[in-house]
Amino acid sequence: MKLTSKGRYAVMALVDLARFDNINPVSLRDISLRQGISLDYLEQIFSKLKKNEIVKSIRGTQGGYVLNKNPNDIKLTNIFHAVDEKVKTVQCKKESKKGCNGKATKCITHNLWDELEIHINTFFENKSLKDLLTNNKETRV
Amino acid sequence: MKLTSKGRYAVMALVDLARFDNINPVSLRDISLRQGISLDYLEQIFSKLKKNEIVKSIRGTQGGYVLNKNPNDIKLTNIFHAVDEKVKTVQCKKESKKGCNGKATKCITHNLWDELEIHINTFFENKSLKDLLTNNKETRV
DNA sequence: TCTAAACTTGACCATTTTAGTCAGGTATGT
DNA sequence: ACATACCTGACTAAAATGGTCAAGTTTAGA
Repeated sequence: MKLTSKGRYAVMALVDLARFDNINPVSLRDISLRQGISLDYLEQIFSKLKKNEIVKSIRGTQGGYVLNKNPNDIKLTNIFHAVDEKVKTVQCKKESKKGCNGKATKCITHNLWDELEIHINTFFENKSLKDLLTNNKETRV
Repeated sequence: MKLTSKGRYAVMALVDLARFDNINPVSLRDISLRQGISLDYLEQIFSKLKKNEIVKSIRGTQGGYVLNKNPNDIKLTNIFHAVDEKVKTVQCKKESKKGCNGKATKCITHNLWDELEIHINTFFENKSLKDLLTNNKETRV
């Protein structure tokens, strides 16, 4: 299962973006400074977000990024999928004709992981960027 | 987030164990052969399961492992915890006095990960080894 | 009592993934 | 024209993963 900093950064950056892009495009530099994420790394992440049509880019001076959809329509599933965070619990090779063990059977626990995957994905499908904006203001420790 | 082969192997091995330990202790060698998991690796895993009192060991010829509890009382949470599969989504340092960013605030998405963690853990707390035994027989592909 | 089966422990390691950095671009508003 | 900001691909140090290897100890049974 992969769920690492890259996905977290993507979400953080998009929440940041969603807050400011009403006025102007938001530069990665600003996000970098506000969120404490390396600029170079952000560029990699936004390249993928753009390919997946979650953000639009505006080049040149005063350029930056803006959301390409309504925050309510950007689900966490979309974000993670875009940055290759695979919510995949184990590598039971589904596509292969053989089972997970190289035998002709599914491994004992196969169904369990399927269930878990559904459980987690449901969570992400029901959460949108908007939910994060309204419920999760940056709070003091 | 960590949820890898080690946890999967642990669950597979315990399901295997639960099926056979009514009669005799089950040797790791047998589990290794049946489940296709390296014997040496199983030893590492069972060492941890034993420390966490999930299994008992019986040394010597005809020895092996047996469950230390009723399958109904062994929740997946216990198993994952035992083998250090941390169902922890991101490294927001909770214990530190500082926030996740090194700033004095929680990061924007902090609550999200907390929610997710609870969501996943709930799943695992409600699943016992017994559930796997009854619902998930090894099935043909 | 001897021996083989099975547990026990700890060191070691190749590969892959992660979380970036670096070095060069290209586009465009002013 | 030039500074700002996007764009792209190569590279890499460190950590995690998924093991292997070696050298034991314990004990049932012949």
